[in-house]
Amino acid sequence: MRLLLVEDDTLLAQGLVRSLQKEGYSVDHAATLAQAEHLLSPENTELVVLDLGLPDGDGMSLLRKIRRKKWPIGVIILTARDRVEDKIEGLDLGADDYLPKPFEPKELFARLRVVSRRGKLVTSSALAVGDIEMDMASHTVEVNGESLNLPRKEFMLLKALMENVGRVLSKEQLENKLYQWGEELGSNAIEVHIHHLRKKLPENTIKTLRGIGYVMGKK
Amino acid sequence: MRLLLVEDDTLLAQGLVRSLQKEGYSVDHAATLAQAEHLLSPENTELVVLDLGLPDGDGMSLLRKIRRKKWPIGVIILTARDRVEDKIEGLDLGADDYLPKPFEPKELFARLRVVSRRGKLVTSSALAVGDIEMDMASHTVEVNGESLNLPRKEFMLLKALMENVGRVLSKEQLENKLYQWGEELGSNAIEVHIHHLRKKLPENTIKTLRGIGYVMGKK
DNA sequence: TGCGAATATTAAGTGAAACTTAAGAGGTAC
DNA sequence: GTACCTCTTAAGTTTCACTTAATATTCGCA
Repeated sequence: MRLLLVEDDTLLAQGLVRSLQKEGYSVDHAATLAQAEHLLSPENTELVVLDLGLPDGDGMSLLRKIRRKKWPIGVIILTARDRVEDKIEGLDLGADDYLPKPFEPKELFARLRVVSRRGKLVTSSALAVGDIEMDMASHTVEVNGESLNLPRKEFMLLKALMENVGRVLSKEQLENKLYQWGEELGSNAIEVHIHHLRKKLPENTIKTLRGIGYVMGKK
Repeated sequence: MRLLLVEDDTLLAQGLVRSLQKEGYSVDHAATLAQAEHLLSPENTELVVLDLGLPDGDGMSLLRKIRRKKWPIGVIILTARDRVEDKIEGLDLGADDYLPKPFEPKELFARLRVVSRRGKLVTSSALAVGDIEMDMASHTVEVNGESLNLPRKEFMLLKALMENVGRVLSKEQLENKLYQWGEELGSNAIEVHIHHLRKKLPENTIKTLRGIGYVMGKK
């Protein structure tokens, strides 16, 4: 479920991107109309949150394009509170909803939910290496049809390795993936997690390169 | 295209009737719930503009009835700005839109156009996962043929989980589904509701992923 | 072959997350 | 008004993921 946020106010956009991600959306962000056109992908984009006041043109044209091409994309318009005319034009052009600025993020989420309820496109991102399949949505890992329930850190670790099949990841790199760059690890936590993972996975799934790091084999 | 306006504020109603007629609608006007029930005609009425605060009962019951009977009628709810709960419940019962009072007539017209453009209206349907069956319209849940009467919040929670079978929902996501932008939860309400739900459902229906969220199993 | 460093293995301890329970506020129906 | 239902809070308890630390093992290199 991909969402395109078109908003030129950098500060606002940053905050929104973060909280939208927390809500489970994969978010693309465009600050200009040109960028938006570029990032918009009819197959993958499911929702567009569209600010109208853009530096390089009127956001409405993007909406018009989406509707003309009949792409199955939900569009929510953001407008300043007083531009009633815009709202109406927007709704008539086929926006699914609009939201006057300023708004509560929660309200945006609620409206997004209403809009996407119609489309109901289910995309669960999955990752597979050899006999190991990982499903982000359900947070499960399947090995030869048997499903494992991995704790958070182990899941992240395995994900990092699977996303980098055939590439060696140093312990430092792995640490950075698992921990916010807030806390220092004073111990061998990574090694312990690797150990736990190995007990649950087929043999030789994770190889050690002494002094270098860990890899998952390509085949 | 027949439109039923349910609004007890006579002054407001008169104004609306006139301007809606100018917009090209045939308008029926009901000032009470009883009148509304009487005027509502499944074959002819296409849109209902529904004020919730009525002298002789809750307008929501009308909406519920329309959805339960699966009549193809679009419903837009009017509410005072502060009755947030109403809006949410309304949308969950299948209202197509709501409009906070006070509003611009132009805005109502725009939304009416959006709703009637959709034509085939979203009728809330049934949902089944494993032995659990949920009927949105009548707000009931059946487990192995036995029917449960779930309180509103528990129902919503279960609905959220059932609509996302196999997908993990964080507590944050669930909170947003249940509470929208009205209230901040300062507590463990979600956990408590989950607890109550589990006592009523078959074992292992809802799984906990520590630090991540909750899932309902796919199989 | 033997030594040191890197990694593996265990087991225990800690803290945070989730569970459980119960009390009380607010609403509704009778 | 009273009784009931629902929801939120809060406190106490339990559970479990994660870290830590202590010990064992392996590996590379002389």
